[in-house]
Amino acid sequence: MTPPTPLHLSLAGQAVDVLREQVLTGEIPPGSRVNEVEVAQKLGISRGPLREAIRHLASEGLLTLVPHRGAFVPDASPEDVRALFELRTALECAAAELAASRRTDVDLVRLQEVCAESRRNYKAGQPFPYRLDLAFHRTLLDAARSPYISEQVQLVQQRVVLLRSALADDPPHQHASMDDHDELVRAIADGDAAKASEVMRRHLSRVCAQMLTSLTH
Amino acid sequence: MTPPTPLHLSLAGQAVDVLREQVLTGEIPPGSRVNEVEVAQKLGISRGPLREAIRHLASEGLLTLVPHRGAFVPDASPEDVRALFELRTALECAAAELAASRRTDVDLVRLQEVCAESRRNYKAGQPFPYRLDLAFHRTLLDAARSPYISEQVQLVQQRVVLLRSALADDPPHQHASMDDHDELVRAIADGDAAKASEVMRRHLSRVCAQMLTSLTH
DNA sequence: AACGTGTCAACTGTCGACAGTTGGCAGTTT
DNA sequence: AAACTGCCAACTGTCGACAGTTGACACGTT
Repeated sequence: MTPPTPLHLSLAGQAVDVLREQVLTGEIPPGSRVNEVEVAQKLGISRGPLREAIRHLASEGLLTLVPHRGAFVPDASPEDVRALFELRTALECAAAELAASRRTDVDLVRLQEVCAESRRNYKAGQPFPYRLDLAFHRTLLDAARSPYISEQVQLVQQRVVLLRSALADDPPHQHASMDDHDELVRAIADGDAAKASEVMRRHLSRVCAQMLTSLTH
Repeated sequence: MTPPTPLHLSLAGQAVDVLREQVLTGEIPPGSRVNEVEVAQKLGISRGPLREAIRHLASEGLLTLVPHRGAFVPDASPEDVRALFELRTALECAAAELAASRRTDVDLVRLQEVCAESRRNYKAGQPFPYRLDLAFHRTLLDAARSPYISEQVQLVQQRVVLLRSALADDPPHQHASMDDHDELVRAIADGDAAKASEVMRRHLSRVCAQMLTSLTH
């Protein structure tokens, strides 16, 4: 049975997890407002912890606060997407460089395994799931061994997820992404930091362009 | 003529400003704990808004939260400094590249003015104030015109300020920094993104090394 | 009909109080 | 003396209620 009070995670922490999920999945659609009393009742907690959770998500960029008006799920303009990808590119190119110069054999195996799984899924007729794309970028981050960069990339990727509309189902794009990933792994395997950075930049440039086109349709 | 935002900032917002100042100036020393009731009384507010302020500063990296124990001002290990500068380097090198490719004549004038003021101060026997260093990096950020990158750099610089111990008063270092800044401005003026990035990387590498030595003494 | 004004419900901002947890201290045991 | 045990004060986590602000609607005016 559940103890009178949750022992492991604070109510605010739980609320953060639940709300983040609802925002990222679109269950709370972009542009909509988060009503404090309503959501607090729905989660079975009071407004105090919920407010802290809302502030936390706002600091992650998943909500925007308007004084005396509340919290809103941001909907992105093309300009936002471009600016956000400039940040993502800066971070992930650096991560690719660091990964190329620091990677161990274990890192390489992991990266190759993720790429191989993507290929298997693709050849089996299944679409390249976004899950595997995230897994690849995360594995690369681990290989970079730069905790602050990793932390920031995760936050940026969350915001990208918030924006991605119909990115998932474009086969040519998926194929190109997998090729990029393979090339990236080769550069990292060679310890070629400059090339790793360049391939990452090209990859993200393509992804950004893809998002922009699928955003305007 | 009242702007859409009220003249009154929320108590939580005010608390954020006061606390940030106190943390950055060392008035609340690293390693110490922030007592909620005590600080709330001192600020003349209740614990609710103060808690939100504390959470906000924690999201900026100026405080670390320990469940059921409270908020602490973090004190940095050399490893932290290195990792933090990896993040700063990634962001500011990208900003330097963007600034080189996007800078206008107005941007150039502003950058040169900051450099000139630094020289004047220095030749007048005054030390190169940290204030002017911040101003230079901020002006460069404005020239990059990438809002998300700028935002993140500001946050990282705050954390660097939190760590800087006796960085200020080393004349050789100051001189080298001013030279770096001048060279950076030249690269930006030439629109040479690759060189701007490289100079920035070297500059931050030197600053990081300086901080590490002054940290262990 | 369009425009300005007064009123109001809904919601956020804030507060004081209660409940649960933590680390330390005194007392006891070996 | 060292280690274990039980208690306690201090603090954080949480809650319900009050106060101030906002946006909208209805009403009256031109």
